[in-house]
Amino acid sequence: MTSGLRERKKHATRLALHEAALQLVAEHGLEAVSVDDVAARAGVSPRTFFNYFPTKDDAVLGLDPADTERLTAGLAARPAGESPLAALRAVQLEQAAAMAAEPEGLWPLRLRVVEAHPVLLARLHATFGRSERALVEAIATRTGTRVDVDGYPPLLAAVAGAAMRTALHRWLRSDFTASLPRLVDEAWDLLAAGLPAPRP
Amino acid sequence: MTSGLRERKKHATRLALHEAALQLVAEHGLEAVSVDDVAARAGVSPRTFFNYFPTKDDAVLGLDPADTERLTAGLAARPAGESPLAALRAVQLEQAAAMAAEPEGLWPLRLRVVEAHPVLLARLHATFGRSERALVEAIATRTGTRVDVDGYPPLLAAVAGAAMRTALHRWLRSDFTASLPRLVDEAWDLLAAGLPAPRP
DNA sequence: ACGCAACATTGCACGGTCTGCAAGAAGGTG
DNA sequence: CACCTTCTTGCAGACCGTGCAATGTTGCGT
Repeated sequence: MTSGLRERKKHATRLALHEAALQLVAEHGLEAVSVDDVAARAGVSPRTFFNYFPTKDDAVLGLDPADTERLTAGLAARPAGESPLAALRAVQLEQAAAMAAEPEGLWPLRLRVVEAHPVLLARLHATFGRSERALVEAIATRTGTRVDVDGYPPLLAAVAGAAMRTALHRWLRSDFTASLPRLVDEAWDLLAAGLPAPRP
Repeated sequence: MTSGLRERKKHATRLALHEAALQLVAEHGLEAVSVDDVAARAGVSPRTFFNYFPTKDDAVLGLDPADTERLTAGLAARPAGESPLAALRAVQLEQAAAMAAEPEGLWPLRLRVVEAHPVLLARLHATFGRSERALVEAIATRTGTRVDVDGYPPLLAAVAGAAMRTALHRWLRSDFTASLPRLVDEAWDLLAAGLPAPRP
């Protein structure tokens, strides 16, 4: 951990901007909150806002680009003998546990805000999409197939995203009383079984 | 077909704006093209642009909201005995055939532009996401499960989106020489088999 | 053919987003 | 303390997107 005063301050400012944006939007709605409002609450100038986030929406979501690295790193750390499906599932379970355990429950608030403002959903999907591209590479090396020829890696990456998004959505629907890792597990059970029609 | 002069004109203007936006962006890039440019090429005032599309990005993609209806309508038209998986697969095959057969090859151009400007990908996913929500309902009625309780409908809808997006991506990668319906088929084959690891 | 009602187009004004630039403040280093 | 690097800030400006009111066009009944 490089913990100079500078880095700590930057991190603090970034978090302050994110929390300010998230809370203000949760309270007043997306369009009722301007960048100036967010900057004011975070105690920086409006111009500084854009040194940390390229758009207002990004500040509301406050997603860390490092998450993508952590995802692929986690995948690379799985034993080589594991099937791609099992490895990806295990990584997502860790990820889900981490999200559910986050202090101050930022994820519930984030998901509620996204639910209320579908515009943000686009940006969220875009972020997931960036992770997906990285995943495609990681899966391809694991299966030893070439991305250009084989359709398996991109499909599996896309499906993994679908599993996580579905679990997050159900988590929200349960008012965050359900266990997120369990929901992820259930999704992968269905996927591994070939999505058989359920019994009513 | 209600074909009053008024409706035909509106449709023509909408298409003109879409094609203008798509071609200009394909040629000069997304940020180099302003709404004024698009309106000028389409022969309308800048203000009129916003009577047809809420944002510049939407004009570039030019997606028809009616596509979603067609999707769910197609699903409802499938025989009731069919499994959700099979029904969805069949509907997507029709959809894929229609997209590949579109005159003037708008889809290839659209996909190339989206590839070059990932920002648009976000909006595209969002549109697919809107279709997904409608799909969730349609699947739920078909399987007779309640959306709040069962995780199957949202998962299947999300996975369907993943299948289509993967197929489109591979189509683009093949420079549109591959058969889009065939790519869709392959994706569903893998899904129905539970995503087994491929043989290298 | 005429005139009226509905609707589409347009210009104008305005608030908000986001960027480039240059001056100044604060952290880091010898 | 002197110096360099990095972060912050204000300012100017292009572009986006919306509400409103004026103007033009279409459709329809008479």
